[in-house]
Amino acid sequence: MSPKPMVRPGGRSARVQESVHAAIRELVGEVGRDALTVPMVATRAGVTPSTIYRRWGDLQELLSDVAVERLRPETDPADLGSLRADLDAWAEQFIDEMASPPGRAYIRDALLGDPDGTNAGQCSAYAAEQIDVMLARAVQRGEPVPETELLIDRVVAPIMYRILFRPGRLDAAYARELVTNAVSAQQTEAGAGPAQAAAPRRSKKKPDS
Amino acid sequence: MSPKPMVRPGGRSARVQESVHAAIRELVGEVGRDALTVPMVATRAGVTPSTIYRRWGDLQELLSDVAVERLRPETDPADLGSLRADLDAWAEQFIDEMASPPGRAYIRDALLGDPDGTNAGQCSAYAAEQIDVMLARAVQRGEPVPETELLIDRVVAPIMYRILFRPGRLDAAYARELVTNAVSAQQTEAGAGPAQAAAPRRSKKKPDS
DNA sequence: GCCTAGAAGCAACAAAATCGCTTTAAGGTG
DNA sequence: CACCTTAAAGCGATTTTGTTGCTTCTAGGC
Repeated sequence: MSPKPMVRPGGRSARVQESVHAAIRELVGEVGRDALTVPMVATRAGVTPSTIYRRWGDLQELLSDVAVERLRPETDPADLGSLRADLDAWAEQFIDEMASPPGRAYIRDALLGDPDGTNAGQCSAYAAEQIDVMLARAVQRGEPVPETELLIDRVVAPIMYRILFRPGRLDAAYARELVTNAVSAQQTEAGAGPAQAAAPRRSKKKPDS
Repeated sequence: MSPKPMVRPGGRSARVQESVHAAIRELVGEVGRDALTVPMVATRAGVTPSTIYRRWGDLQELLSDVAVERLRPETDPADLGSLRADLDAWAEQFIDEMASPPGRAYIRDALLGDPDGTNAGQCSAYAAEQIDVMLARAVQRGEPVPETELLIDRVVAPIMYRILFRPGRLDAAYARELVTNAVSAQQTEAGAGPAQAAAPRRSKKKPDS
């Protein structure tokens, strides 16, 4: 019971994690996501299958980890001079990325092998962070801003709901409509939105590279 | 190429389907959802494993079918005299059912083994039907009513998003808040909501009981 | 009442997941 | 800086699951 043995974020474990993730990225490109098997990934990564089974449990949890990594936004949203413009552009790009076939696949994978919701929470946190960046800029400009939570309910949630549950209509016009409704709501409904700090946590067993 | 051999909705196939579904319901109660295996289900149902593999492909698709069945609403929403009251009560019940641990499990299962989105679409259709019932009643009373799509975006989507992606705060107060915002929006934004008939389709290989 | 073909059963096989045990090497300790 | 301690990786035997070709059954059409 030493105080902090915990996870082992560096060294061999880290190398294994990295080579396994890399193996998956390669193999998804070569044979397709559906043909993946644990033994196949293990061979490519140069580890034994039992290592993967012990660390991740099954292929789904592993794919979930990889998916979350790929859903991490690479850059901050563009600064276009006004909150409205920033949100429009961001929402449109969000739809483009998330509603595309690979995007849908990543979302599904992220949700799939995620018993405790950690990975799903992380996805949500990414969106919230992006929104916060835009809101912070708007505040600095002196614009009135809605709550992060309101934007999540009004913009992010409908988009994700449609991606997961419904067929058609996910285009730029829809994005603008959502943004319009969300920012105009901020005037009429002011503080009526939920105010709740989403605590982004991450722990579990996985060493982040 | 005879005109309608198709699926075979009755007879032995139907009995097999029913006994397999029943076996799953029983076993989920006995050993828990995570301990299920195809051979186990097959034995309990009195069929050979290969039958299950051939008809459903894998455990996930099978669980997805069962989950959708259980997510089907059993009754129409209560008629409480006004749209507002109906929606409040319905949203609260929706949260209770869907955000409970078993509810979450069904939602996940329904999304999971569902390559083509048929089952997910069905879930969404259930909610839309319930909403339509309430709206139709409101119209008969002479109340002004919002679009179904607006209610899906403003009430259903945020709830489902939070269930799937975010931890806390899913209570009756939140439900009321969403409903309030949705019905008041109908005044200010009138026809600004999306208008799109979601075509509920169902085909695939499965004979519905 | 006979055909037909879609589905289930069966059994041999192939692939996967699991588990006990051994070995390696991070990272803390004296 | 050598030395422990211990989490994690490797290995191989074993169990469990998934696949496949072929046979048998039977619902539904004629």
